[in-house]
Amino acid sequence: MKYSQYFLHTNKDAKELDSINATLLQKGGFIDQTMSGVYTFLPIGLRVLNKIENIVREEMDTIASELLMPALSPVELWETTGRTDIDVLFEARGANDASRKRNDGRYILNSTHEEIVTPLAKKRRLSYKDFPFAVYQIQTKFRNEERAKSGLMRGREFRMKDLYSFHTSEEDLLAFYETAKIAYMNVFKRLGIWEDTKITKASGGDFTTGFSHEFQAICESGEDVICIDNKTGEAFNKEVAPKDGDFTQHNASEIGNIFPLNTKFSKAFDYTYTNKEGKQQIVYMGSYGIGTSRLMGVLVEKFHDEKGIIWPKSVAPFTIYLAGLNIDDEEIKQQADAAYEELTKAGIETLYDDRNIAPGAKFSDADLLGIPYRIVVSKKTNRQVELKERTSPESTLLDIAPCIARLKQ
RNA sequence: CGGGGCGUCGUAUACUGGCAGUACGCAUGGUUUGGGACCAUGUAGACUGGGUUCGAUUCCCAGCGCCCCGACCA
Repeated sequence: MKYSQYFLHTNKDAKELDSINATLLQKGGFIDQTMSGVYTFLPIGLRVLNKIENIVREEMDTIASELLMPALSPVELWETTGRTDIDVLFEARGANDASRKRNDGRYILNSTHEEIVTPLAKKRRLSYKDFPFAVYQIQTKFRNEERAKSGLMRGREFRMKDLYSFHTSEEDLLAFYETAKIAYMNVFKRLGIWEDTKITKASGGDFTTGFSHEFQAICESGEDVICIDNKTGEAFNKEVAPKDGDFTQHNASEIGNIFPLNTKFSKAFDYTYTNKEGKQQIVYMGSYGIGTSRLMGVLVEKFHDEKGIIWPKSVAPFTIYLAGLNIDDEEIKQQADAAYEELTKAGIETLYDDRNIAPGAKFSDADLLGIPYRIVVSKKTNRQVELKERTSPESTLLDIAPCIARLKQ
């Protein structure tokens, strides 16, 4: 991608905001705030979000089938479970009188999809032979937070992967629950944050009277406080931590959660299956979330320095920031163009800074945007290129072919 | 949802009851070119509604919006 043709504009003078992720993502032109807690993902930001979501997708595909449910649903489904009183729920209706005459319906902008997926499953999975099964989606969710804050970490509209599993027994549900934990671990390993992520015991909240588990990334600007038992290493959400005990407290951000719903939603929708003996039995369910846009914020919180973001290679928007210095020199431009062509041909995602601006401006954009490698072509590189890692102060001078070979390793 | 603050060019910020200024950006021309260069010229702004006043961007009221602290966070 050529910078000159890309819808990208960095702004080093953007205001410092309440959190590192909000500040750096806005300075780097990854996101733009549309209203409180609601953001546009600009092209370079969408590349990162898509990469995060594709990693989540690949891991979830090993345990469930992807589908896509609607963002809008009829209020009746929510009345069935009695969850219309959740105070973060957005309600929608026709915007003018004419449409109200046409349809006086009320709708919910879904904050989660138990109310959609349970009747859906009931329509076509009615025999014990159909169980167990699991479906998931990656979708935009709405939650009317009374106070949105910290950039992508607490929005009113956000991206989430939500997975639902269906079982004929509690034992089978709990076995799947453990499988889901492993899939989650694989996601967070690939994002480079597993070491700092704790599986944390928490209350089931509105979903269940029992327990649930949260995946909490230890993170200074996190909203939650978790307590880690100094003896056993077990982690608890502060709300359920035993009063006595030897705990270390950490701020953390909830990047995933898993709930054994048991029969709460199947009972509400009267979802039963026929067993071998021809009898109707209640279905057991679990639900499992990962906040993908929040993860993007958490990654910035964890991986940055004073110059900008340092994206993990697995989610970086581009692999290479190619900077041609003094690019109004025809010879330099030709060499930089050629390098861009070679990199692209080799399948290496490259952001080619072909703007005629001062070298320092290019370097600081490369650092701010957090692209893992920088390649410089200039008078000094003398027909070769200079390769530098974002995290290293040193650079190496080499020909473009060995440079590409090294990047492809 | 309680408490507080703020709405000024695209962005960041000043000043002001009487022609609204600066920097960045953007545009044009020229000079530059290895860590956000320089000169010149230009571009562009008072959230909305009401009130007070000869006159309101400034003071008052309401609405809307944004931010911060706390509460909340399926």
